[in-house]
Amino acid sequence: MPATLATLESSRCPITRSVSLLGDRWSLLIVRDVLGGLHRFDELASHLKISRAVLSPRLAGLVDAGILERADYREPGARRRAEYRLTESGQELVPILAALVDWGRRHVAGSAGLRLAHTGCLSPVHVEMGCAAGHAVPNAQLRIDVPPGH
Amino acid sequence: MPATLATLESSRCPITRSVSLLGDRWSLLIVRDVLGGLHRFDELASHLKISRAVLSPRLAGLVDAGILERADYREPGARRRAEYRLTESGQELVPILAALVDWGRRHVAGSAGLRLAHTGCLSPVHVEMGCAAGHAVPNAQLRIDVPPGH
DNA sequence: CAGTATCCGGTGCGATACTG
DNA sequence: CAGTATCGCACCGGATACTG
Repeated sequence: MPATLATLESSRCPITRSVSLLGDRWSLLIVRDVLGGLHRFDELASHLKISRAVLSPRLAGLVDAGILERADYREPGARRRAEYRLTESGQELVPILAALVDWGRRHVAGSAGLRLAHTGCLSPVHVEMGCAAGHAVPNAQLRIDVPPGH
Repeated sequence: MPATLATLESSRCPITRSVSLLGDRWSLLIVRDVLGGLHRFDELASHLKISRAVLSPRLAGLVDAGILERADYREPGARRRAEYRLTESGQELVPILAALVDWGRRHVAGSAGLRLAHTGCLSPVHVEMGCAAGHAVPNAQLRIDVPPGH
């Protein structure tokens, strides 16, 4: 039998924590677009077709969570610009996006409209699980395991 | 035209599609608990500390999305029970959960309370990205092409 | 360009109570 | 055990208008 009740109970569960930060309708889409090269407020608003009144607090939340960072840029002679960039923590969301892409392409009809590629060779990218002993881990061989001590 | 839920669901971006199915505060936690061995309505309600009036439509949505399946069974002499199990499609959400665990453990304070292990050797599990040419793909070497309008 | 302010309707969610 | 019914509030998110 897999994990026990007491196991899953903990609010220190990293899934709970991650979902509470990222589990809404916009955050991961914003990350996707920033990763895809959109860095400015109005670019994001118009590409996502999201109201600016909604985008603003979303960006603030992601900055607050340490996923994005905001920088004002002023090129000589030009006006001020604000830029949103992924922090290192934000950059490490990439496997989550890749896993969502993998799943969506396989299990949701009509979702073939986005490609992930390796910058080195332009081949398509997929996600795998592996264990510390070097084995590939298929979905059915994963178990939720809780260290002793709650 | 602004984005409604309907237009999000008709998007061809697999991230958008996946997020529109899974991107709320409960769905992935329900999947985690079912994966962890909880299969009955009241078990899930009390463990997740979610109102039954909220759980009920959530489960229906996951069943509708083909992620869970519901089965009534009646052991001889016992009363009826309803069980929720992961479909094959639901099983394949595992890499998404694993990626969320990886990220949460590294970037969200106080989220060390859950671990993933390989059933074969009990070693910790992590996610990796690979390309079709067989290369390991680090986060910085992923290129994402976001088509306009999605 | 990068936001805020205001209004307002829809929905998420908890609490409580009731049903088969 | 497995739900449904109802209430009420908080928050999400769209439209529009305004600011530096």
